[in-house]
Amino acid sequence: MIIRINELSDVPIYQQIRNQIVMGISDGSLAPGEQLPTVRALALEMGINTMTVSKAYQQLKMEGYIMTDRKNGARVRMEIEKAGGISELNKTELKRIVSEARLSGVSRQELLDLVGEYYGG
Amino acid sequence: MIIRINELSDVPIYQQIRNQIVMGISDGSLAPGEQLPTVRALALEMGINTMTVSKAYQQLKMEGYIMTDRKNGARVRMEIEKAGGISELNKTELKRIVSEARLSGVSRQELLDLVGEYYGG
Amino acid sequence: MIIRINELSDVPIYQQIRNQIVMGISDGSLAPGEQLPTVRALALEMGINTMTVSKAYQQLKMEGYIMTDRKNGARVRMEIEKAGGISELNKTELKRIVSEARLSGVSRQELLDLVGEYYGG
Amino acid sequence: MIIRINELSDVPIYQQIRNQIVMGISDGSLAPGEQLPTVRALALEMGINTMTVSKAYQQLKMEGYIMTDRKNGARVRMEIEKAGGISELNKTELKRIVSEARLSGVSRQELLDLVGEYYGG
DNA sequence: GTGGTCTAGACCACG
DNA sequence: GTGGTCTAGACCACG
Repeated sequence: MIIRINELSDVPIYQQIRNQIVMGISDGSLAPGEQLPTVRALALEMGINTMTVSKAYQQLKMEGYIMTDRKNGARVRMEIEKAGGISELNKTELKRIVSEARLSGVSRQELLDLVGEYYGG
Repeated sequence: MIIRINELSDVPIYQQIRNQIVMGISDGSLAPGEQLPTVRALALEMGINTMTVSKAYQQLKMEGYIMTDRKNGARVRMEIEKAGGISELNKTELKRIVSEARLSGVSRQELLDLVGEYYGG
Repeated sequence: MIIRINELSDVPIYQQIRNQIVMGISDGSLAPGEQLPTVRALALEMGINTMTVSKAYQQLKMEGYIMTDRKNGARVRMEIEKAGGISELNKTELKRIVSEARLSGVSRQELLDLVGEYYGG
Repeated sequence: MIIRINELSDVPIYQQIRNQIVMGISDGSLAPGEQLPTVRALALEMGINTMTVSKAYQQLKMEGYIMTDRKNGARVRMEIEKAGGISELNKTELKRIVSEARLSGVSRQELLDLVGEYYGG
């Protein structure tokens, strides 16, 4: 599991970390129960401040994706609670992306194929 | 074409305006060549700063969605240049949304149906 | 609305701020739509760092109690979404407090009276 | 008397143990004079460090809930001294919980019923 | 002027 | 050794 920061992006670093870990959990590159790098290790590896990594972990914890304890560090939760739907914010964002894709000349089928590919097997 | 600002969202107001106009163009509620309200009128109607509306229009112009001239104000472009694909930023964002939806328990079919619905007829 | 920090408490400062604002909203000393002090003003007044206040506000925002925007600062939300029940964490904590009160010789009626008083008119 | 650790909770393990023993004493599942498992046994059974259990026992002893002697290990005290009231810390915490419950839409009666249920017969 | 982000550096309790 | 908290100080985009 390699985390890459896009320095040109407007997305804050801690959010990028959070997003990549969520994607890692979703696509299976981070297994349930798997240990995440420690806050310090990840900060050192990425050349950023520990506070920034900590912020990412705290958000992941609050969202129910990971758990932390002082003995074992951070681990992917065994059972992630399913919210049961797409959040309103994500729906709005999805709608925007679909609109832009459509105006860019992306066909319905191309878009569905891409989403299917991202969803995975 | 009514523009609604979500006060709870972290997305800046000028971006929300820009996004809703793009979505309006995509779903046909804003026709090619159609005139947009003046910066001043829209700002007044929404109770926001003219700078904010202006920023949205400038971005839309830069992206090729609208054109402005001194006589007629801002209008939707007749022919929007098709970029031919989804931008890298939107791909990253789409991947994130798909991952979160998947972890929330949304099935592949539900997601594809939603995307299809947003894409429209 | 005066916020007082208990320096002896184990509860982190940002949590104490968050708790007192929630209690203020609940008992009406903070009205819906009312403006909160700016992050800087509150930090200065309390003699603490802006980051600490910011953390409190961000948690309140995430929990749906307040909203922030760059023009108006932070304000109490007009309509706070009702979760519809007591959280599991609060239930556990409530159970603990009731147990300790009982062992301290507090009668059922005394406890109910106190809870009723806190609940307010 | 089974002690369960909530891994998701921010409450330290030693505190969780302490809390559950207090609740056990309060609801009668631990009788006055009843023997507690040894530090070693409980630590082994729960798969945690003996230091952690020891810390919980020390606090319970200091608070007057249990007594220890070298021969018999730890036992629930026969007569727990009644403090005669709710501690300031617990009052603050209770107020917070009541406020949050109220804002979550929990009615006065529902809350009183819950407290009554926790208080027991 | 506002909240949001980030750093460098420190200290703390838990285990 | 771990995550969590806090400070002092800086810079940024939004409006």
